[in-house]
Amino acid sequence: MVTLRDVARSAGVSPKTVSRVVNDDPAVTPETRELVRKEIERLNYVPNLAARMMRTATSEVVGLMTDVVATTPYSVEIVRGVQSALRKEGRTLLIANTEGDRQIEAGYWRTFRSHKVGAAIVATMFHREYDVSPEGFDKPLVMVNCFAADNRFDTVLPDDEEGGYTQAKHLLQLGHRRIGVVSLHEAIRATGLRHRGMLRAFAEAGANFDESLLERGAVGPFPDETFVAYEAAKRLLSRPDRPTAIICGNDMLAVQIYAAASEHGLTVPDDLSVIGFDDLPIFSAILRPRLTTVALPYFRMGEMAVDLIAGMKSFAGRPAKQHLVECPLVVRESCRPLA
Amino acid sequence: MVTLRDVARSAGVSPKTVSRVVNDDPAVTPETRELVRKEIERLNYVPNLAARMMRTATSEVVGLMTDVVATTPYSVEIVRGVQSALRKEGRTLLIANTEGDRQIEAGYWRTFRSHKVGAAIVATMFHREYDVSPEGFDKPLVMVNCFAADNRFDTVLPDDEEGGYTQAKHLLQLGHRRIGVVSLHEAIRATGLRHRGMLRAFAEAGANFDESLLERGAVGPFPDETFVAYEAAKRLLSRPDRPTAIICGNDMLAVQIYAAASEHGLTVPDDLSVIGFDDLPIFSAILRPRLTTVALPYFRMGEMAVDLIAGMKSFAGRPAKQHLVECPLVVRESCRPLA
DNA sequence: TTGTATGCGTTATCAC
DNA sequence: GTGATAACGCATACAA
Repeated sequence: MVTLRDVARSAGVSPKTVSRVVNDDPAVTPETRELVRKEIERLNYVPNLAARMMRTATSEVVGLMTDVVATTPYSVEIVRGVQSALRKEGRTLLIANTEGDRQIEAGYWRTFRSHKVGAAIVATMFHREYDVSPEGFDKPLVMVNCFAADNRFDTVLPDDEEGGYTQAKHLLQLGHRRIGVVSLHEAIRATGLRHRGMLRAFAEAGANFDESLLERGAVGPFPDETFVAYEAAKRLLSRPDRPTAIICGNDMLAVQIYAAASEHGLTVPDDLSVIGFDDLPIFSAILRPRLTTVALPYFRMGEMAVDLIAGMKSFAGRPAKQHLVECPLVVRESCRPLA
Repeated sequence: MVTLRDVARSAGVSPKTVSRVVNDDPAVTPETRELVRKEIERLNYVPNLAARMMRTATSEVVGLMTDVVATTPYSVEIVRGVQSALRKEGRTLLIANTEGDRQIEAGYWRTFRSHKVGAAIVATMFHREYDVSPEGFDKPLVMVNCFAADNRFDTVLPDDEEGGYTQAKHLLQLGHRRIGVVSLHEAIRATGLRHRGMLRAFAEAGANFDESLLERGAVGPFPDETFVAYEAAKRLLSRPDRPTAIICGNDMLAVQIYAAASEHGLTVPDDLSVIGFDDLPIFSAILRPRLTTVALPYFRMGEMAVDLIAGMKSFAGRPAKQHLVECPLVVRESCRPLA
């Protein structure tokens, strides 16, 4: 193994000078720098991270603490975003999956500390409040898809309010006025936010939202409850004044709206427009006509978390901030203009 | 920061003794051990991995090199399995996603080396041959869901041959004889293996597989091709001698079989039995009747990879081996006995 | 069973 | 601008 010393000896300078070159310390003459660079190249010297870590008490590793986000189809995109951004900075990712267990989480904070990770990201599967207590962890910390009650950390969240607005606005612009809603469970934070956004879109359009067309809480955090959306949709579609469009709490619900519509002899989008939420690729693959939906920007949120961490070095001590990421409309073929 | 020394001083023993306790060296009296343990707890001491690493030139970190496995709904379960097993051993996971890019992969191997990861796992999204060249990486290496042409590494693979056997056998045992198949793309290794297994089941049952009921290559690695399965199913179902059951290459195809059946006025499972492959939770949530399928044991495969790594310490130098993991039958409601 | 001395490769401090 | 020296926290070898 080639060490700093070897390079120094070979280049005829002191170890410290080599260290300066390696760390881009400006206080080295260009000639010396070039000389050392050559020698590093020639000897194929690779810095020993362990030794460096020991001195600096920090590493270029970022710890990602998640409940199940790293292992769940819905939210792995956060991990991808984090990784993609990290790679560009030459940093690496240590992943911790707590499975929602506080004890496991505590253990992982210890692991993070002993690995001297330089920063941590806390991400959850659902958009929600989360009470982090990173015992003894004093490096930059960013939360993704969740937030601390006291807002003491920088936070990246999907703009669900605006997402709800986007869903409704799209349908309203197409001329729909009787719009049904099959929402997620009320315990999910996104539900209320999106509802507010939707009402705002109605108000802007000078339209009135018929509360009786709202089917509440069709799906909770547990997949088993899912099928109630099918019943909800059937209730909506068997009304004499059935809606011309349905807003779904997520893409999975949309699948059931399709099924219910087909059951009623209705065609999407000719007789019924459907708009989803999430934009999961699997549903684009399955559904025909392809589902118009609003995307949950998980990848972007992951990237943004890394950007924030990078920025924290330069702006240490500034107050924590919530960053809302736009949920873009993805237009496909499941919504059509009302004649 | 609390160090070994602090604990030692506080406990009234030498640093080395504390080191022994931390590393579970048996040569410590139970009383001393307990005393030290208490003090570690009290001071919230966390070992400095950097220092340890510098001495031992290896870490308890395992590197996971994947193409897209860590970020893809279908195969994240491998990562979960790896993590779950790793946590039990108190080891941690460094994740590298190459996105299939060789250059990125090479970079990550360098990262693994400089982090002195103690072992590596290479996993791919699809069951396939994969040409790893872990430049300069000389620690234990296990492959999951993929294998080297020369079989020079320990490998964990799903037993696709047996999976195909299981699918067919289930239907045959229920009395079905006219069985249709909508298979995956032929370029996928699993396709051929499962076909072989299926034929074996037919042979064992003394039945004959009608080659004309095989719809080949309905789906490849790209989700966009998916919808051809719908057409394939329709072809099968419009035959005068239509099959009483259909074997699917995966659960996603089954969704389309359901749709095609409904189109033809056929009910699952009364008029048509359907069996899937993969056992993705999302499809259990969506489909009614719930899909009988054969599970891809990704979680188990991840666990097994870790077990193998652990075993490699004790059996260094033994020849590499392929380990096949059983694909278990998951019976739900989409197949019924033929009257 | 327990303790002491030494050095891993790097960076920080402070001198020149 | 450069270099000598010390220290980071731990495990190894060896001694007691």
